[in-house]
Amino acid sequence: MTSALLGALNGAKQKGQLKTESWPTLSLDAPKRPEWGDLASTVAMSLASSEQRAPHDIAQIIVDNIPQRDQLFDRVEIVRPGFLNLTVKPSLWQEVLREIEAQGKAYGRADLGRHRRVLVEYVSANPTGPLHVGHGRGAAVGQAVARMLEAVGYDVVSEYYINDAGRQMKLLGASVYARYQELLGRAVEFPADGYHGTYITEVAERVKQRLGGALAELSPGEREERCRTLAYEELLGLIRDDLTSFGIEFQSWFSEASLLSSKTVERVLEELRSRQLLFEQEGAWWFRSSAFGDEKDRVVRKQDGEYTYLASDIAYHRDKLQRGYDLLIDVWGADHHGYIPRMQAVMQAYGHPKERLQVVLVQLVKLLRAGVEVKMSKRTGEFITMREVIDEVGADAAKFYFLMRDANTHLEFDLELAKQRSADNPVYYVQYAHARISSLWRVAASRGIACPLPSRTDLTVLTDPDELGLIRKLSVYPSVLQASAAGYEPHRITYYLQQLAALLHTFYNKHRILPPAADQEVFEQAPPGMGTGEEPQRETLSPERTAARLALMSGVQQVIRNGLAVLGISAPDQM
RNA sequence: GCGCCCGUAGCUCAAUGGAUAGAGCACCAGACUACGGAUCUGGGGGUUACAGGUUCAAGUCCUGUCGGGCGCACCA
Repeated sequence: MTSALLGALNGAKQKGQLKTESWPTLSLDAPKRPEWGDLASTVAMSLASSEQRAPHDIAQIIVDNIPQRDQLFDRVEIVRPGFLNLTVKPSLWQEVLREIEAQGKAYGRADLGRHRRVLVEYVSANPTGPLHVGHGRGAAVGQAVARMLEAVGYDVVSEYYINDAGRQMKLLGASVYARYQELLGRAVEFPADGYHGTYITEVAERVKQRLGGALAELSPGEREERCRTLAYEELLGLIRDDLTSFGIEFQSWFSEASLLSSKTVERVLEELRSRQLLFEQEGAWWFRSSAFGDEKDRVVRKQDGEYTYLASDIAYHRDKLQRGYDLLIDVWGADHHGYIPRMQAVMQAYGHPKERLQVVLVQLVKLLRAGVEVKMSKRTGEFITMREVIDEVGADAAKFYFLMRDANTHLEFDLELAKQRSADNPVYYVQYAHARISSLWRVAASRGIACPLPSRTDLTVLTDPDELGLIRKLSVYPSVLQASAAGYEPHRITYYLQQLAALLHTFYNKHRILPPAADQEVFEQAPPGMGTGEEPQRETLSPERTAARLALMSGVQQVIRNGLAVLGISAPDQM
């Protein structure tokens, strides 16, 4: 369709009717209202200034130059300022179903990425406690972004950065050690900024079981260290398990500690120093990030000789670049947004445009139960874990809710609503549409009704507005997917799926697909408005129509399945 | 004080710079002898916080004001 438009423009130019050097990006979208046709373009208006002519005239020129106009379109209209409204021949819509069948799981995929390599880093929670709800949203968003990019032709790797070094880990060890001593009946002072969650005590009990008396022979410092490594193993294992039950898998786990033990951080800082990008002042080392647009320089080594988080983060991102990724995507909690300029400075310090790093910010989740906010406090260790949410509402529902809104807006998540298996719950609304179609296959099979592939079906009977409306919706899925991927916005797909499911349910309620079970006659009302004053036309549900509608259903089902797959949500055959 | 994000129906949120701003929830009124009612149909509801500007065209871009969130560490 776009090529037809392009052909018209070029044709007109050759004839000297248009003079603009290079065309603007050709817009060709499904308009909001059905009476505006199937496709609408605004090119005529955007050419108005460079052509120095009225948009309406330009539109007319374009229309006159559309190649094979009568074979492609039923109707071509020019409206008010210069909209070009096209109504596509039903036969072309019918082709969409064949294309979906031919491409199957690949329908919607594209090659925008041209195999460029992308690293998507997400979750990356400190292994100092279980994942909470916020991590859950980050996980859902990260996975969806990774899958979307993969679907549009990027080579994607998902990575979890383990913050297994530094102060937090020390505090973890100290906290567990303190609880361990309490278990042995010793009164000890709990570390000032220690972790108070009950899981710490559980880990301490595990320490007691696994190490028991062996710990007594060690020095206090060594005991604490043993507590730390064991706690780390336990908690990272827990995180992995939680992610697994949420359906999230990482191809790569990257350890911060490894950057320190391998002296990579040191080397990287030395390298920056030799390039005058690092300087010493008041006993600390500073990264000259202000040279790259950051508002000030940043400490990478403190006066006490410890490296800051930024130091290892520089080394980490440098490592990512060296591994040859063309694009780095970091999914962060929105409270880290102030960190973006300095990380983009890192990109520039290594000679890359700052856009090579894209940060997807995920805002807070406000957890509700039946409309009442569930308060959380990390300090006291009272928070709802991701595990609890998954156990209560299920992984599919949780993901769908996390992905319903733009990641960069606050999200209200009502546990009672999310676990409701009802119409109020958009997850089941979409999944139900899929299951309903599966149910059609079962019923058809039990009655011996054949479900031929669209390619072997006469689709020319699909001319009803509701039928064409569904197909039209299916036809935009690829562009929805591409737009979502380009903007790292999975919520567009959730939104689309709800709309598609709504069309399906409406259709299903209004039209019959399979013939009735008994041999009673069933007629279907023709859509209203077919003729004024006439008897309402009745059409029988012919075997041809059943076959064609089944083909249509199979297309709908495929697209729902593909969309849910991108979001990491299952498409059940029964519910 | 400075920076970033946000402000759209009663509530939660959509809307590549395009036409009469859309869904869901809630509220009200309705629908099949089931191809699964976890569904569908209809209704009320809006000066897109406010004021300017750019544009043929602004919820969208620019400036300012007001309101909310978050950042402004030798924490991560």
